[in-house]
This record gives sequence, C-alpha cells and structure tokens, in this order.
Amino acid sequence: MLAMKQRSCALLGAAGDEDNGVGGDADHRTRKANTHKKRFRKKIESEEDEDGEVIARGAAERQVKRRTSDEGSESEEERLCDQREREQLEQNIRERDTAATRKLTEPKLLRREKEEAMRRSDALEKNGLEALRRVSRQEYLKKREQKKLEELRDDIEDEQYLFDGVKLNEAEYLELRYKKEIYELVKKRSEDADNTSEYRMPEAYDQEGGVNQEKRFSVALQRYRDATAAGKMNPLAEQEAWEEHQIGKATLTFASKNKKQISGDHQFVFEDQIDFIKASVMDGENTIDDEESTEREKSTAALEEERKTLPIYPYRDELLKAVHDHQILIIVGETGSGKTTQIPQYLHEAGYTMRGKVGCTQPRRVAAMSVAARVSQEMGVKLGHEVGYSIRFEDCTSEKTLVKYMTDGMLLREFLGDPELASYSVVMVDEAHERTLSTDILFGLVKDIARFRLDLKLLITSATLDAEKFSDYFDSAPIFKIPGRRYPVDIHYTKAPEADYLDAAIVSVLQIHATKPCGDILVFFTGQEEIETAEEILKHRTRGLGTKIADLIICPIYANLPTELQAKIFEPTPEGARKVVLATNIAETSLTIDGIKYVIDPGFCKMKSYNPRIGMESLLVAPISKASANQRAGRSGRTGPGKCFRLYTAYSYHNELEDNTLPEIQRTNLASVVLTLKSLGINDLLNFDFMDGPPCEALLKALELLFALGALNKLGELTKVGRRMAEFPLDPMLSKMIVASEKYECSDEIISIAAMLSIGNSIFYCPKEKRVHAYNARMNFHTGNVGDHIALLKVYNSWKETNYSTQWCYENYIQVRKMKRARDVRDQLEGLLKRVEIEVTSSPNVEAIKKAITSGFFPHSARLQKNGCYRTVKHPQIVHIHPSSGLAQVIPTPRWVLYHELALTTKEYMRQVTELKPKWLLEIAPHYYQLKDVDDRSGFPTIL
DNA sequence: GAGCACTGC
Repeated sequence: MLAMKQRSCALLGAAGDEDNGVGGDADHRTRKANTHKKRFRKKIESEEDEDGEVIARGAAERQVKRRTSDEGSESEEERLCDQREREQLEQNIRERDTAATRKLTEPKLLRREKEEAMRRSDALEKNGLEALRRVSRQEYLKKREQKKLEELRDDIEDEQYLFDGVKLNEAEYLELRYKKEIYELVKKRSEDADNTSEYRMPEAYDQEGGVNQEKRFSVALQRYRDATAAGKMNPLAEQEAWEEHQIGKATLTFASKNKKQISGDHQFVFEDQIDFIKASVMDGENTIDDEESTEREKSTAALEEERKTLPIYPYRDELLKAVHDHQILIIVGETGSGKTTQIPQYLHEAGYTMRGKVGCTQPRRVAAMSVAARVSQEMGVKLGHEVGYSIRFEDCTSEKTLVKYMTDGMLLREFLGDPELASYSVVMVDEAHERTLSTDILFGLVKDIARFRLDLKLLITSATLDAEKFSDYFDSAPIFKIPGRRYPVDIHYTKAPEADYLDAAIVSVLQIHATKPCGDILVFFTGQEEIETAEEILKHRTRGLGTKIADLIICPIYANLPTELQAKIFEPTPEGARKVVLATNIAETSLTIDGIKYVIDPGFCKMKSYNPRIGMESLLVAPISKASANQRAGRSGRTGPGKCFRLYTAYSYHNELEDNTLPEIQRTNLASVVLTLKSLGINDLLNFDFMDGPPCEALLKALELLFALGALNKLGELTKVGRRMAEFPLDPMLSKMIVASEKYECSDEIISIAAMLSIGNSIFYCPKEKRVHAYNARMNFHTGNVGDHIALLKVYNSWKETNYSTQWCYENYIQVRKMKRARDVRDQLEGLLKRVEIEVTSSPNVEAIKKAITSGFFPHSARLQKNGCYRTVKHPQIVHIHPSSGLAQVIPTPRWVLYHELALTTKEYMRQVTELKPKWLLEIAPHYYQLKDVDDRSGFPTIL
C-alpha cells in the first residue's frame, strides 16, 4: 500500500510539492491534483508489476523527490520505510562524496586516463545517436558540468577560494570560476572574430556529397526560381504549387495600380447602413516608399543596396553589440523590418558562425523555405549550402550549413538527438508572439540550456504587445526595439454592437464598394460555411446593380479550398474592378495578400479548446484578442495607408477583448508534449519552467494516458515502449498502435492507417451540388462494414494501386493534396520503423490489424446503450457515431466500438469508428479493463 | 443525416 502511494506520487512528478506555490490558487490546484492522485492510486492498485523496463537514471534525485512528496505520511509502517529510505539516501550521498574526494587525491596521470575514457564514451554516446540507447539530456549536461568542475578543482592548489578578493566556499568558488572561464573563452573568441576582417566563403561543394544531395539542392533552387514565373500551377502537384507560390512572394509583389476612382456621388442607396466612428489611427512607421522590386535576377550589389534600405540596417552595429554583451536578447520588430532575413546574416558576418550554426525557427514551413531562399540569394550562395532550411519531409542543409532556418517543431525534434544543441552558437526563435505549442516548449528548453551553455546566444523576437512578458520570463533579458515599415491604418468602430455580424460584414463591403476609393477589401470570417454563405449573398446583392457600379470580384479563401481556387486571390485586380477577399484566419498570419486597403473585422474566429476531464476537443466560435485584432488591422497597411472597420464597438475592444490569445499549450491535448518532454529526460513536468503552464488537469490526464499505454512506468519514467513511441511524430495513441503492430505482424497496414488518421478528417471532398455522388463514392470503401479505419486503409491502397493517380482521386471525391501528404507521412513512418527496429510486415488478417489498432486506442472504447446511443466505457459519457462514418447506418448497430477521437459540435460525436470485440479489451489492456467493465448490464448479452 | 479555424513534427 505504501509503495503504491510512493509510486503514484512519483508518477505525478512533484504534485506534492505544489503546496509551496503561491496563495489560494495553489491550494486549489493541489486539491485538484489530490483527487487525481486518488483516482490514479486506484488504477495502480489494480496493476501488476510487469513492465519494469526502466531506464535507470537519476535514482537519488527521485528518492529525494519521493521523500519530500511523502511528508506527512501517517502510519508507523510508512515512517519506518521512510527511515530506511533516508538511510539509503544518506549512504548514497556518502559514497558519492568519498568518490569525489578520491578523485581529488588520485594521481593526476591515472585521472587523465579516466577522463580520456570518459570523454570517449561521451563522444560515443553523443555521436552514436542510436535512438534507444540515447543518454538523457540532463544526465549529459550534469556529467559535462561535473567534468568541468573537476578540471577546475585541479587548479586549486592553495585551497584559497578567493574570487575578486571575496572569500567564498568551495561550491560558490567553483561555480564562479566555471562561469568566468567560459565567459573569457567566449569573449576571446568573439574578439578574435571581430579582428578578422575577412571571412572565408567556402567554395561550391560540387564534388562533395552524394548525388541525391546535389539533386535535392538543385530541385530546391529550381523551385525557388520557377516560383517567380507565376501562374503556372501544376495540377499534379497542388501542394508544391501552393508552396511555390508562397516562395514566389519573397520577391514578387502584386499590386493593383492606377485604378479608376469611383465617383463620389452615386445613386445607390442600400437598405441598411452601418455607422462607423473613426476612433484611432494605428501609426505607421518609417513609411519609406521602397517596396521590394519585382525584378527576378539581381546582381549581388543591387541586393546589397537593397539590404541597406531595410529599417533594421541603421541598428546593425548596435544590435551586434547587444548580442555580444548579453546572452539572451528580446528583439521587438514589426513585420517588414527585415529582422528574419537580416539578423542571421549580421551574426554570420560578425563571425558567430565560426563556432557553430546560427539557427532560426519559424512557425510555418513555407516561411522557413522562402526566407532561406531569400537569404541564400542575398548572400550569393547556393540554397542548401551555407544557407539552408529544414522542415518535415525535406532537409535542405548540408554539413557546411552555417545559417539554418527551420520550423520550430523541427528544432524540438533536434533536441532529441542533440540534447544541448552543441552545433549551434546562436538560436533565434522568430515570431515568438504567436506562441505555438512548439515555441512554448522550446522556450523552456532553450532557457534551461542557456544556463549551462554560456557561449550560446539566444534571440527571441516578438511583436510589441508582450515583449515585457518575454523579458520577465528570460530572467529580465534586455529588449531591443526595431521599428517596422508599415503605413498608418485608420481604425473605425461601430456605434452600436451588431447583432448579426455576417450581415453587417456584407453591408459594410457594399458600403465601401460604393463610396470609397479603389483598393481591395479583406473580410475575416470564422469558417468555410460562413464564407460560402457570404459569397452567395454578395453575388445576389451585386447582381441587380448593373454597370453603374464597378465590378466586385469575390474571392473566397480557406485552407481546405482546392489550391487552384486559392491561387485566384493572388491575381492582380483588373482595372476598374474591386476585389473582395473572404478569408478565415488563414489571412491573419499564414498568407499575405497585397493590394488590400480595407479590412473588415467582425471580431470572431474559431478556436480549438480541449476538455481534459472527458478528453474531448471542440471547435468553437470565440471573440478574438486585441493582438489578433491589431494583426488583422495591419493587413490593410502593407502597400499603402489603409482602413480597418471593426464590427464591434470601441468599448468592446477596450473592455471585452483579451489582450492576447490563450496560448495553444493551455488549450490542447498534451499527451504528445508530455511524451516528448519525458524522452528529453524531463521527469518533473509540473515544475517544468513553462512560460504559461498548461492546466494541471491536462498534464495529469496526459500522464495517465501515457501510463495506460505503457509509455511510462509506475514511477513516471519512460519505458522502452515509450522510448520507441517518442520516435514517431504522431499522437501517442497512434505511435502505440504502430509499436504494437510488430506483435501482430501488420506494420505495413498500420502505418498506412496511422498516416491517414494523422492527416485529419478532410480527406473526402464533398461539393454541395454533388453530394449524392460523393456519398456513394465514399461508401464504396465501406463494403462489408469493416469500419472506418480499414476503409481508410482501402482508400490508401486503392490509390497506390492506381499508381497514385490524381484522376482516381477526382473520380472518388478525394482530396489529392491530403493523399499526397498521407504518402509523405507514410514514407516517413516507414523510415522510422527501421530506426526502432520494427520489420515492415504485411498481413491480410483484418482481425490482427484491428487488434493492433486496439492496442493503441483501447482507452477510446464505447458500448451501445438501450436507447441507441453509445457510452464511453472508462469515463462514462454519452456519445454518437458521426454521420460521416461508414458505421453510422449499419444494421445491426455494432455493440462495441473503438473511436479515433471525440469531437463536440452539435452533439458529442465519435469520428473514425471501428467495431470491436470486448474480449480484445481484456486481452490487450488487462491493466485498464476489468471483467466488470466489459460485463454487460445494459440488457444485451455480451459475446466474449 | 452532419460539417471541417490554423499550424507543426
């Protein structure tokens, strides 16, 4: 019983330590944690001691933790055990201490040998990179520091711990010496760098590297060049075309010029008008009119000149000095200041790349690619050589890469192989204000590393609003401000709140169209449905206006829109016409449309939120934040002064909107985050230094799930299974499914299913006018009521059989783009299978495949109720089969089902459902289900 | 008989 309690405490990280928190909030959180502990303990009591595959490390640390978290234990038995443990701990400490003193007295020669051996094994471990034998990051760092301290100890011979004339104890003295030494080293190196006036530019590497590498570079470069020859969208490569287009924008600007001014006196009177009040002007800064030229090929000299016109240029030396003087720097710069392209170049020119790479993270793939392409052009080198980028499915870097752009998730993955980012001298986290999940985790990790690696420079760039917060988080790091280049934007609010924002938005569009001078309009909506409705109404209303009014070109844009149609928004507006772009949040950050002069902002967006208690995600319409509203407004001031019409009152803006959008980490399922952190050796998650910690309940839920999946043992440590799971960039349940497929010898099928599941639920395309056809096509894959998982497998395999035919996709109402992505994911998973030593085996046995799925998704089981609904087994909750499922209309209704996810829309729906035999639950997850769970009390006889 | 903001590994 006692052991049980200790286990649960350790598993929960430092839940017990929480009482040291601040005020009543901590109390509340502790109480919550305690109820979870109780629940957890119950679960653990039903456990057997079978999966003891622990990667032993930090044992003493754990003991300390267990001791502290168990304070206040009641029984005599517990106290005795506690006593024993304390003795053990003290024994450990004694041993360690004597070992340390022994080291000090041993002859130097012997010690050198030992150190050499240690160094070699360090190097081995570091370079070995063998996933399963990876050394934990913390252990590695500790060892490294220890070694350094020992070296310092050698130097102290007179036993006088004087540092700058102050007498210190040994520990303090060593620490200071350690820090000072590294500081001196860094200073010397950078001084050396400063004194060198010339930097050797490596030659082209044409002879080096494999053929593939070479081919890849040229393809990447070609892509970049081709992108500027816009308009040629290859229907066979939608995704690529889309990305090409995005890259093209790095050098191209589309602007509508010289449009005819619409005469001020017009005879149209719309039924309703909205009164706007101009309330404020968002100031423009540095409004120099030198937009990037549209010329494609430019001499290096011309590019060099262009670089000098960027707003950041006058701050170059000041910035470099700040970087030199401070380890961590917060940089505030508006879009257009050139920070993303210039800072890494400045750092390179200042010699920082001589002792490691300059890494720069971006939240989006396209941004990483296009910026890298731009910078390589500016530096006059081949993309992929000195300047490269690294995104999922595409690593365009080489050994010679000095400046590396990458997605933030990619850097996170790099942590797994390189626990202290040894190959980097500077890490720049760009667009930090967006607070993506990966960025938030990176913050914690880089902050930690910076404490050990004093030679590592850290740059965090953010928008103005929360710079202070970043500074506070990074130990009061100095803030460096760079002005952006933006035109002023007039902000207008409505006089009174609008009841129907959709209607109000349409009225405003017409109002602007009829009364304001030329310039395109951008309207923000929440989703596809709204956009389609708005499009219809607008078309209807403009139809009757005849030729008295200029043409209104309506362009919808949302992520699920087929790419050919998306390209339409980038076409220049014909003379005399006006373009109105109806967009989702995609236009807020992900893509930039030039020529926009008016923005209409209804103030809403769809936001995902997660309920950890029942494990359900929901997508709800919610008011945007002030930061978001300003971002939207700024979209109108890119090519000239703009106007933003907000469909809410100034009062609402100031008093009702939040300052910032809730960071993603606080509203998402954390299972995969927790697995990643655990595999980085971070065991104490509740005390991990998050900038904004996620809800305690969500963390506990994630731990609970990972424990059930066998990824964590009872002490909350990563097991071998967990270590293998962490290799896959997927949700842990999908990863578990893959790991389990080894046992059922169907890994080939399972990775196809995992790939299909991971790309989401928009594989089937369903145009309104062809609904019946689309439905029939979809149902073809469901013959035999095999369930949605197997149906997805059928879709993938059929596509493969047609040699990945685009035509086949059109015929079957399937989105080619998504299928291509699934193929990429599948290829990646196949590669990773080798890494975790799972053979690719194919099995025709459907039951085996379903069992493998069950191994990952057993917590997601539901049983039929008398009334035809389903109820989830473990955390009782009434749910329904989603109508898009192949099992939605099957008769007889399956009694037991397994679902991929729960989603709250109009009802609580299960998406992607497969029939299940209850005996599998007992067979596969005996630790999770007991007989009474699958024993039927609902009136149906259970078939076991 | 419903519906799917947006990213990322």
